[in-house]
Amino acid sequence: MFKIASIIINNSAKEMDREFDYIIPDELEELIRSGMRVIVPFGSSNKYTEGYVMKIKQGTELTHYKLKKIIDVADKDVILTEELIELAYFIKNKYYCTMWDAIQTIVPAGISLKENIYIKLKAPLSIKIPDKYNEILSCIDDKKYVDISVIEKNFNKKLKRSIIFNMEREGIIELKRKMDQKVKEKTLDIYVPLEVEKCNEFIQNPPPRYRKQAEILKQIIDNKDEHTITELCRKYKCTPGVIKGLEGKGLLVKIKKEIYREPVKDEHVYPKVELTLDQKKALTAIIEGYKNGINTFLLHGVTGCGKTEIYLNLVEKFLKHGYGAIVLVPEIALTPQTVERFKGRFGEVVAVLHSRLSNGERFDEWRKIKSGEVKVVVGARSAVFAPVNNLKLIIIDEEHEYSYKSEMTPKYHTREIAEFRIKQNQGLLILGSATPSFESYYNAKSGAYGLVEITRRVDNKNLPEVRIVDMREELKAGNRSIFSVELFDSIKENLNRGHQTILFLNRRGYSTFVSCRACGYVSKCPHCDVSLTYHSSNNKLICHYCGFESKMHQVCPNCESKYIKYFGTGTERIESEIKKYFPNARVLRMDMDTTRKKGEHERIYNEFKNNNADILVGTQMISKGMDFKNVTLVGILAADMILNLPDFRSSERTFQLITQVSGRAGRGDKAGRVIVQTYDPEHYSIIYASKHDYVNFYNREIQIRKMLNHPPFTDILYVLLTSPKEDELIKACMELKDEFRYLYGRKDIEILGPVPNHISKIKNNYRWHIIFKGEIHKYYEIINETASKKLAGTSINFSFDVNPYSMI
DNA sequence: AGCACGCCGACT
DNA sequence: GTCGGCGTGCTC
Repeated sequence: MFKIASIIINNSAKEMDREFDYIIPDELEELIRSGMRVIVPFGSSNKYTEGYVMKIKQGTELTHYKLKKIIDVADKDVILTEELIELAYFIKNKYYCTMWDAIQTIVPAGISLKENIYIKLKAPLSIKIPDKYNEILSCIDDKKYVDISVIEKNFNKKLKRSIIFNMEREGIIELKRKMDQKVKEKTLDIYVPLEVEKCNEFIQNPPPRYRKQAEILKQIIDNKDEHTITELCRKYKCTPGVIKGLEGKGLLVKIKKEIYREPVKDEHVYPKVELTLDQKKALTAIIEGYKNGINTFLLHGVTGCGKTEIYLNLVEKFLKHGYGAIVLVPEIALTPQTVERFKGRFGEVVAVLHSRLSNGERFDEWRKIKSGEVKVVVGARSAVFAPVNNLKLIIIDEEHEYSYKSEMTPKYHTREIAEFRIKQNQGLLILGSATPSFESYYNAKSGAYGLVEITRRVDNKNLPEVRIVDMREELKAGNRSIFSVELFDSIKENLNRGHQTILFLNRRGYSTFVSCRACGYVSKCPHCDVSLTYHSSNNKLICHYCGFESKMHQVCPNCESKYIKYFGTGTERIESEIKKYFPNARVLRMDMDTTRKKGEHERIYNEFKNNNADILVGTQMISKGMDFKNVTLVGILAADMILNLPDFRSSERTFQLITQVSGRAGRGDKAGRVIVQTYDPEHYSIIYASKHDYVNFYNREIQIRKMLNHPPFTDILYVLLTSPKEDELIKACMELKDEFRYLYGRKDIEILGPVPNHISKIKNNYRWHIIFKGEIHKYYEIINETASKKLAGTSINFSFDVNPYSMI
């Protein structure tokens, strides 16, 4: 009986989402284990394909003539440990994605293997070659293998792979297949003395002209050096010729040494500080609770209460016991400051993972974690999958943050992944926030999580005073500018006092749309259903969804009128208004546009921190994690911008935003002040946020959630359907609705739609959605099957999002 | 998703 | 008789 491996093949297609059985050849039997990556022949052309071994079994139901053999292992070691295989199954079943996609979210990007085919003419040829092959034959010979992709380029896509495979079958050519990986282990060429005896002989008795070489060789041996040629030259102050000379005599040998790429170069020290009484109490409550079997805690602490110190202490405690830990922070809060603290406290055992790493850097951090060299991982969303050995602690800071929900398939939530991993390992999960998500606070209140609250800031500093300004009144009083009188005066005063100010607006660009006063024409993106945003820095109209750019028109493209009006305000406009009214103020702007280049984020952050600017204008990016001691004024320019979106989370988001941005004020020893500009000053989310009253906000909003049956009281399955063909999409949506008819009227599931999306077209793809509310896991199979059958072979694509963060 | 097979119309 | 278009079905 053969040993059989069931394998998940590299293919994201829904139809391919199953395990394939392969024979494990004798020579690989010792080596292959589940979780290992292998190379197998696949399909009629036996294309070299990568796959992951899920299970190893004794036999198979399949008849043996159908089975093929595994060609080779792709790596020396297992990629997916048992723990991570279980996690992959969890992701697949929870977020309704393919197993391949689940695995790809766990492993680092860039390790997937691609087949490269090389081709050579067979010689000697006994058969006559048909004329149709002449063109291909002119590109190859019988001497050496040629890369098939090079030939394909010459043919301009006209060459079909099947022709090549036919030629192979007919015995005209030979093919060689190789698998290549995008990211490779980085190596350096280092020079080492291999034959010590021969070297010693040379050192004892050097010919006079090689005295220098002998001298250096002796030092290399004495110091057990492992250096590159440049390093050796610098160290021993010699020319490369000396080293090359030693190499030429066979005394030094050039070998490849594997190294890690180092994403964080600066070294910091972050000394241990004495915890405050509140922090100590919280820490004790967590440790005691954990000992008593509570695995998840919600740490609800006001902004500025020093949660990071608690995290550091927890990590330290777990490290002492030899356990590993993952600390997650929102992408935008992964400032150098957070990294500094952990690297400064724990040094070499900390790995950092974030979206700005190159694939190579990420791959190396991942290898360090996997090998156990690193025990603490600090990172954004995807770091929750880090293969930490002996993982016992996961901390999610700012757990309510939206960036914890992935936007790509599978649309996982970091918190749910962390919960699963902690359950697997019987570890401890800490969720920290000043404004917990409704899901977490609900769980804490109902006893599913432990709840630890800190209501005071470090050193009893007061929370900033929050003033609400009614912009309707401003308008009535004749103030048409983007600043209310109160905010304007406060900025002025703050400048005079030499304090810093943060102005927050959740929208980049200069103005959200431009319109012609004469005919009302609005410039829209030709590929998306959105208006174009005007950017003054390069005088362009830009689509924020697909990146389409066009030059700003001088006259209306429709009626040629010269009167063009700019509507809606963005951060660029604020920056220019500030410069207009306060010409002496030093202004910095931080948004997607100013931080596109690597290092710009850090640069602006440091400029402002070092008091090289008076005012910082920014989007979301500046709302969290940043600790500026000299900021005493925060202006929120349009607090109700998200309030009016047709989404059940808009109140929660507004509350969180105001609270988080307000938290930037008064972190030093000076009192802070926040001015919130809004057209809806009576809205409860704005009022409670201004009073720093999370609990009462929660109590009010949770009732609405319950009444309308929204999360956390139910689950939502959001099905997005997209197609470049609008009529085909609409027709299919209507027919689907009809097929789901039998689900109507059921108590445990509710169907909404199909309806066109809030943004009905992005990148030339029309968008509709259907929402299922209720016991979605019971109906998923049937929903998926119905949609797959209906939409197979059409231009329509569909994807699932479980409990989406936004339903618009 | 690819790729092969097969059936049909256009053309030497 | 044969080349190539695309509809259909399979991949261990």
